[in-house]
Amino acid sequence: MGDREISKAVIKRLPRYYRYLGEILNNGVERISSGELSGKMQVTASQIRQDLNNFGGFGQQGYGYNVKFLYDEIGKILGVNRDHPMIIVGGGNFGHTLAKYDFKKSGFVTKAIFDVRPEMIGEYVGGIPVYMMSELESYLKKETVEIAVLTVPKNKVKEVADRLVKYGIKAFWNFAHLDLDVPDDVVVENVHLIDSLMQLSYRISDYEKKAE
Amino acid sequence: MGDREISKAVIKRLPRYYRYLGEILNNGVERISSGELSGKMQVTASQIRQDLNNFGGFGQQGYGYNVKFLYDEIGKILGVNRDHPMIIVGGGNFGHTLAKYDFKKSGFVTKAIFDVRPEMIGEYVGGIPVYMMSELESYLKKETVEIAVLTVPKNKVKEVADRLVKYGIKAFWNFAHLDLDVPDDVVVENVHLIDSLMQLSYRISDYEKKAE
DNA sequence: TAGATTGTTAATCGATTAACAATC
DNA sequence: TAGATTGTTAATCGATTAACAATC
Repeated sequence: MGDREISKAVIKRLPRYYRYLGEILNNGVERISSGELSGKMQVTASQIRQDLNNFGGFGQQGYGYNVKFLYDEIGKILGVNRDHPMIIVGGGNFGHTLAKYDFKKSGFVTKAIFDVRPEMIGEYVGGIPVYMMSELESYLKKETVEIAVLTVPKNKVKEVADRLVKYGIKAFWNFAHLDLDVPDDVVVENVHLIDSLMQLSYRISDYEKKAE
Repeated sequence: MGDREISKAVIKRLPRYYRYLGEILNNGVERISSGELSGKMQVTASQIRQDLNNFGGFGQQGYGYNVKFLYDEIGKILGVNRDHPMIIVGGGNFGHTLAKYDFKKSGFVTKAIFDVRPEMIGEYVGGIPVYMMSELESYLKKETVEIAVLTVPKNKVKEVADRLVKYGIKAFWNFAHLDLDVPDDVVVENVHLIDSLMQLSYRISDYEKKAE
């Protein structure tokens, strides 16, 4: 199991399958065929079956897929069946907003926020305590943290990420607009909002061009 | 020109080229070859040349690319050489944070925030005025708006998006965790934070599996 | 001119779609 | 059993990489 390398394109589609299956499950539907699911999502039935068969045969010939079972299995593949303790590093606007955001139902639990500003000591944001950056190492020595969310200013990110790697962090959710340089066993997921906006902007112009 | 359809994969790489070229330009570098750029980014020289030649011959044999020129050209392709007036619809946490975020240098200018809560009337967030949702139509009749940022609660998105489409909005930057259903001439760029986290979570588990 | 490096064509690789035998 | 639908193999399509002639 898990021998073949799963392509990035497949991984990217999994959360979307998971979301649709969750909704279908909520609607009380018990089973679904790749054909029906294909109708609801913008994906061919063939692709759905191929994607799922990367991880195992979750369906049954002549029947389709049991929605609850498939939902749970994809949940396991994505790792949302267990908790992922997170810390938010950088307590500015974005850090604040993410702290208040509810990722708990997907298993992502924010444990602490770290910032440099002394006036934030003892504060709570969305029920989550704020600590000083100087406490980072001692905190990570006694607490288990899986993911570090990087919301520090761009010019501080490199230094902060290096420290976190040194303290044993293996996963970053990076909101800074730069590419992190980390060891091979550390994973980075980037959220580059400006890139996203630029793609939108391209598509606006592109459309206008075609319409002319 | 602009006959062939440009693939999504190419578009996705453009903002990254733009960012690297901006940095290289800031470092006072005048020219760069695809080989050198390839070394700095995680992209083959061949891919760089292929990508760029989708839009025209920006380089010169034996010389390479003029950094400033290439930077500006990619800027034009992405449409960041001109202003894109935006409104933020939904003045909650996320709306607030985006309002304070500085997208102006890339040409994305937030003009107004819309919310349903009467207590927000007359407020300013990051210097941007808050209006009531009931004023949406009259506002859009007198102001030019290119992009609507959707930060309203998930259960309101469909209704809000439909209204905005009716009032002539052709581009959405959607932060709600659902797929918008819009006419063909309307473009949607999604920011699905939970999907991003799930991909990270998959890669964490995946790595652990391999390490065993 | 010689050297460098593009623009572009050809080759390879990977991902998506189609088809169908297996089987519930 | 007959019908449905999967799992999987084969065919197609598209994207990436390699190669090289064109040319600055």
